[in-house]
Formats: sequence, C-alpha cells, structure tokens
Amino acid sequence: MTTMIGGEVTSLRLTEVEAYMGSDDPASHAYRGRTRRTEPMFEAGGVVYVYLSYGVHFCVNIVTGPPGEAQAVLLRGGTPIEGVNVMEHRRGRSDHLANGPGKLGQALGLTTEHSGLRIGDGLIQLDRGTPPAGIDATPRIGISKAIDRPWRFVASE
DNA sequence: AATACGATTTTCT
DNA sequence: GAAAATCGTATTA
Repeated sequence: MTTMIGGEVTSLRLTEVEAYMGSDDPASHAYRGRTRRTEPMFEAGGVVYVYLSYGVHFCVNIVTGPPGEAQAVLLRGGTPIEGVNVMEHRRGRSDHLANGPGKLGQALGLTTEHSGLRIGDGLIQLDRGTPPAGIDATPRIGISKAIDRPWRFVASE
C-alpha cells in the first residue's frame, strides 16, 4: 500500500494482517454496534479506519465488507519499499519500521484524522504488489476474546 | 460526571 | 520477562 501524507510518499508491502468481523466477533470494536469511533467500519469497503491504541499508537484498518457489516482488516505489519528515509524519520530509528500495528501506522504517517477516508482519494492507495508464496493462518494477538479464531494471516514470504 | 480499560511499543532489569 | 507511558472511548452512577 502507499500513502502520501504531508507531501511525503511512503509505500510498503503488507505481510501481516488480522480479520475482524462485526457483530459476530466479540473482539471487534464494532461488536457492540455503531459508535462514533467505529463509524467508518460500517461504511462500504474501501474506507480506512484508524484508532488510537493504548493512548499511544495509531492502528490502521481497511474496511472490506458491504455497508453496515463492519468487516475490517487490521494491518499488523509490512516491509518498507518506498520512502524508507521518511519512515525512519517518523519512527526515530532505522530498524523495526513497520513490523507491528502501531509501528506501521506511525511509519505511514496515519492518525485518527485519516480515519473514514476512502482509499483512492489521493492520500491512501492500495497497490497490487507481490503475491506471497504462501499464507499462514494463526490465532489473533493482543485480544482477550474469541482467541480461538485463527484470523491472523502472515505472508510466508 | 467519573472511571476503568485497551486490536501496543519501548525500555529496563 | 515485566512494567510504564498515555488518552480516547465506552460504561457506569
């Protein structure tokens, strides 16, 4: 995916994501219905949902389902491709640029201000990218409910 | 109006 | 391996 925030272009290849269903998924923010924060999740697919985690980190989601379903994919990690110097500057270090949800959000320069934006509006884009050799499904991380659902997907290459 | 709690990361021991 | 940092949101009174 590619972002153009503050005049800086950064792109990376997504390698780790997690799926979140809406009303069927106790671990989802949208589980208890529509609220102001989760509003973007109930939009049609192609909308970005960003939230502040632990008051410290910005985590990025992409809505995938039809309107009202609140299906989304949490971007957990990726490998930098373009604008690496920008990411290094934003992260304040040269390693571990986007190998985690909060890190990825910070590296791409996304904040809650960008929540609800549509992909393709000029700020955020999804590219075709290189297909992974394989995909592993594992249990999701950092949640306390519905841990038994293997909805974390990792590119094996 | 008040309070408890994260879809986390970093740093220290 | 453990703990702190930090604030918006949801829940409760």
